[in-house]
Amino acid sequence: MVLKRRLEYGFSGYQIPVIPKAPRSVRRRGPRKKLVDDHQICAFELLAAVAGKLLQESESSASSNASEPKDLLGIHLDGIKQERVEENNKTVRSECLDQGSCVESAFIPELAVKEHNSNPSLGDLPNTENDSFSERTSTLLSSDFSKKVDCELKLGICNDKTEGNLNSKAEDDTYALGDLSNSKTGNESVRQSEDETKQGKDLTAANPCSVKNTVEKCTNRKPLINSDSSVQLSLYRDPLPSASFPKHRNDVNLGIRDDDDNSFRCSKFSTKFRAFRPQPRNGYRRIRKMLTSKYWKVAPKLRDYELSNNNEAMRPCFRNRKSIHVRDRCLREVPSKRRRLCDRSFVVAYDQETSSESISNAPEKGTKGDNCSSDAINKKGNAASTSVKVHQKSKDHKVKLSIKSFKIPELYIEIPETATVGSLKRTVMETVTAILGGGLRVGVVLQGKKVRDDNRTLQQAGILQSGNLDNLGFMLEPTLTQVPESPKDSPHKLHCETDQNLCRSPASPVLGSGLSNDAFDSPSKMEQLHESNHVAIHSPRTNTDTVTDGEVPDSRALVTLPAVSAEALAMVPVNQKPKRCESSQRRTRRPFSVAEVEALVEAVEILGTGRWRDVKMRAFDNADHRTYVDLKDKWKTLVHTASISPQQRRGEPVPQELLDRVLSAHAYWSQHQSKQTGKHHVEPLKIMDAQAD
DNA sequence: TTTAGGG
DNA sequence: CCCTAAA
Repeated sequence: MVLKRRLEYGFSGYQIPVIPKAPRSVRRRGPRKKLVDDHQICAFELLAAVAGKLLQESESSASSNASEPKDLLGIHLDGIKQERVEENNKTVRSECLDQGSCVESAFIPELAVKEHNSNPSLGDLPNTENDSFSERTSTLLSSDFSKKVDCELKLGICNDKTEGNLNSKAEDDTYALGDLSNSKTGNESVRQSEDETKQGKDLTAANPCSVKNTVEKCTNRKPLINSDSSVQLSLYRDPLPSASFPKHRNDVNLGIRDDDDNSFRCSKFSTKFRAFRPQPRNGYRRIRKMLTSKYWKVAPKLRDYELSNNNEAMRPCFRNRKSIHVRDRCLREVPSKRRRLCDRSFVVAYDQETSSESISNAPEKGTKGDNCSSDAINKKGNAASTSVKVHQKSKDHKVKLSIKSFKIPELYIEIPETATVGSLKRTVMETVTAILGGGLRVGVVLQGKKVRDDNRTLQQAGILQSGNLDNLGFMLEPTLTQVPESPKDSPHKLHCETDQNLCRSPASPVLGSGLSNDAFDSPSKMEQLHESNHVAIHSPRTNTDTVTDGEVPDSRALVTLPAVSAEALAMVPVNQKPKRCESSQRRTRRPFSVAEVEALVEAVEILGTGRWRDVKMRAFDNADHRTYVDLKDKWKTLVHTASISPQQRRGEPVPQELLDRVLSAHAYWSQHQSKQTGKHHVEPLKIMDAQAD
């Protein structure tokens, strides 16, 4: 009976799958990563609302006339609403859902920020010599947008030729994002399926030069330069400084959540990060599935809605603007992370995917204005919060930036299985609105560090056209808001969850089915990262009352996020591993004494490596605190120690004599396949010593 | 539980 | 030391 189980293995008739006996490390790699990914839940990016808001603000501050924000809002929402209707019959592609991936992002129109000499950037578009231009611009923008939606193409191109086509094309989902920088390709349309490829190629191909040219071209015409950048709504961490522009383009967001400054004590994290960081381009093909969403409405670009307001023709473009972006990351990871939904609760995770945003700087030559309209970057103005006002003094240098998208931070929502879908939706909604509702502000991150001094000039801050704008990023930070639940009332949470949060995932706020500030209960950590970033996710309760079915009470949310958006999220079950809450305190360190080392060495000499249990029994049988694993580890370190120069050794010095024995024993046993289940164990090293020579 | 390795 | 995949 007892043998039954064993038999399966040992029985000759049974073919045991041959598992390549590769080093464990190798064998493990895969699974390991999977684990890592588990925590990296795909998320959906941005809330158009956020962008909208910025746009709005930007608008109001930029244009002198200053339309009432409200008006803008109204328009905006209107558009959205209509859009929704229009889109309603579109099929939503939900492959991603099927795969368990999640909608990770929704892109919003890009916000182009440009400083113009004496002209308010915005104001200057529509006017003067180019009425046609403004049209063109809008067209381009729109198209650009749609492109963006499709492939997150990073470059905005001003191409005369494309103008007409784009316009009509904008309606197509299969829209060509082809070679925009090539004036000849305006007509081509590429099937969406080709997008990735295309994109990759084009972008890749688009060497800096071409881009540059294009940009310059644009510049001359006074339009905007769209560069690559995205803004993230970041709650926890600074974005990873992005790499160089060309590389970034399509996947800036590698889900890196760490930041140079923040090292979590949990080693897992680093692992995680590492796992992600590299992933990039190569294998990183973006398989985006657009959920042509009827779910998402994105805030139109400022100019766009300006236009759409008086020009119906613009609508088409507008329409492509909303989409949900699914990153391949989801696709890649999800499969492996697929977990049975057996846990008691699952979590809806929005991955905050820190996007490393990059803002490329377009080489700017054409423009120069001496006049200083100082606000080089002026978006987001009003709000109570931060206003990033940057004054640029240099006459010749301008910093051109465009913000591409904002992302929503990662959110974890915990909700009982028994909850209804509806409530799930609501919960998500609430969570999101809680964040948005709290108000947002923009944070500027340069080289991974936040630039806090609002009064510094861009120059002073190091944001120079000539500098690495690649490393410039923006993020939306929730302004500090009320924390409904003071930490005090969640004592228990502080114990376990905090720990969990820290260890399990870099950022895993847990919205308890009801409450939710856990997310921030590890301020120590978080704050290090974003001091100013406290986010308060209102406890749903607080919010819920006001927020009911998908309604966003707070006008600050420019976009009504249909609760339904939750559907687009991947529900990734999070296995609640309470794990080491209180229990797993790291054992106290107990350095091996020389005597112990000696005993160990001797035992190993005789037994060989690979028989740690025996070693343990033989030499440490009564040392309860030394497990065979410990012994093994110690041996490992001994071998290492022995192989390094004495100067590099630390701790209580081990007699060289012992170390020598360690080395020889190690050499011997590694050569003699020590373990060998075999009968009489291989002769002890001692004997060997002689033989060896 | 042990081993074997990586973190 | 810890954590885990494998055995």
